[in-house]
Amino acid sequence: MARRSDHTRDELKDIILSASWDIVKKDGFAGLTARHIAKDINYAAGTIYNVFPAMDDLYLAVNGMTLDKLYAVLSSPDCTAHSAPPIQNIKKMAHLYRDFTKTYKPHWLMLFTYTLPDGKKAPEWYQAKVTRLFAPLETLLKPYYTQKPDRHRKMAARILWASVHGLCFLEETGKTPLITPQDSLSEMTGYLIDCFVAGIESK
Amino acid sequence: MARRSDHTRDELKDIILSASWDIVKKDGFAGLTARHIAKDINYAAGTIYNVFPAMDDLYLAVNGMTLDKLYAVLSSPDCTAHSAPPIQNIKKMAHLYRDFTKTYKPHWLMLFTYTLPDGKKAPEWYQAKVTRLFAPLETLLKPYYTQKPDRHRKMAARILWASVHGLCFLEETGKTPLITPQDSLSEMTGYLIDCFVAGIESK
DNA sequence: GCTGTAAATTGAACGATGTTCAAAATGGGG
DNA sequence: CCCCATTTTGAACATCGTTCAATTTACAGC
Repeated sequence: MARRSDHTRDELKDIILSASWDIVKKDGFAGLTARHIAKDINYAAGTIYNVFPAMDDLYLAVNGMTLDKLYAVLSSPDCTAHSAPPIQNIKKMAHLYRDFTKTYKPHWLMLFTYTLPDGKKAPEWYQAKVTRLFAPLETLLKPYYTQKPDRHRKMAARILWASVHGLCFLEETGKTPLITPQDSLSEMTGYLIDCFVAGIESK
Repeated sequence: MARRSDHTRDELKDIILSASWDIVKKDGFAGLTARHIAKDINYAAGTIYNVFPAMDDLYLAVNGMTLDKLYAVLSSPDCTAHSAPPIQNIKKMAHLYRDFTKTYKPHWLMLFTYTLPDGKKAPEWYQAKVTRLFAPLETLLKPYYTQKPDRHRKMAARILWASVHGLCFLEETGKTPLITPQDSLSEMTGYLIDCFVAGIESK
């Protein structure tokens, strides 16, 4: 039996989340059960409910970790170089997103396969993490919107983001290859960005 | 107890699927359980396993129904009018997709929240239903690709499809409004299509 | 150092879930 | 009419999220 003072409540929370992260990596979202976590961290299942009132809260917390990791990737200097042309940075960002979906596939999938029960809304902190994801792309789009309304730039960021995501999601879960060659995805995101950006400039 | 000759095996399959459809509509994917179906159709739970070897097969079958309904919508003459300019038909198709996600929200969500276990591949008939969805949009794009490679047209269809889907998906499950006004989604899909098509023409 | 109290931890229990399968019910052919 | 292949059943099994009384633990006060 685990001792009461083995870990503080915050430490315990970290331990639970860390174990959860590893379980999702190995067995996917389906393998993330209270009893499985408890066994890995040498506690009883009930203890988890002292830290997370329900498993749904834990799921959201794990998704929060994934969103943080994704934000860190999209904020990387790799795709915010001022020397490079903007469109190149945008393509780089799309590539980083695609890489993320492959490197953290189970965690990335869990972001979307877990949905809140019935009519529940996501907590404030979670929504903030989602919204934050658009910021890096909004910045990259600035050069194209010096003479255009800011609202259009925000829209463009969300559109591009959703498009790249949609392509990756269909590739991973559409249960069918999008087009014959294996890595046609980078070709498609490239084509998407080329056309969309050219469309912005021509309007 | 249900009589052995109440329904043929095929009838029973239809009855199970029909009941499943209604359950998903009312309680979402989470409510779709073998015992719930059994109660609604006045059979024992075990009977379902005579028709579907596992619940996963039933889930796929329900998703198949949803894909069929979606295909029927996207094939509607509403967005294939030869008199209208192509871009207007494309916007109409995007609008029809968006309508579908609202009208059949639980079924549409189930398409993506249910993922096959571990490394299993979707059956052939399912993949065919997915691929078929791109065809109507490929047709609408023909006017823009009379002088360009067919491969690009296929890519453009998948890109546009994934983009519109990505926007709808983020709107429904992103757990945060994309942009302040309520129905900014049609504005965003419009902007997406305008820019993307303009980009195609300018290249 | 002892004790009492508040907090942390446990593990059994409850109602679900998907799934299996022996037993029962059924109905058409000999 | 009865036999037997088919269909249907419902109890059983392992597992799930969740609850909660009982136990164990750590520490404050004497």
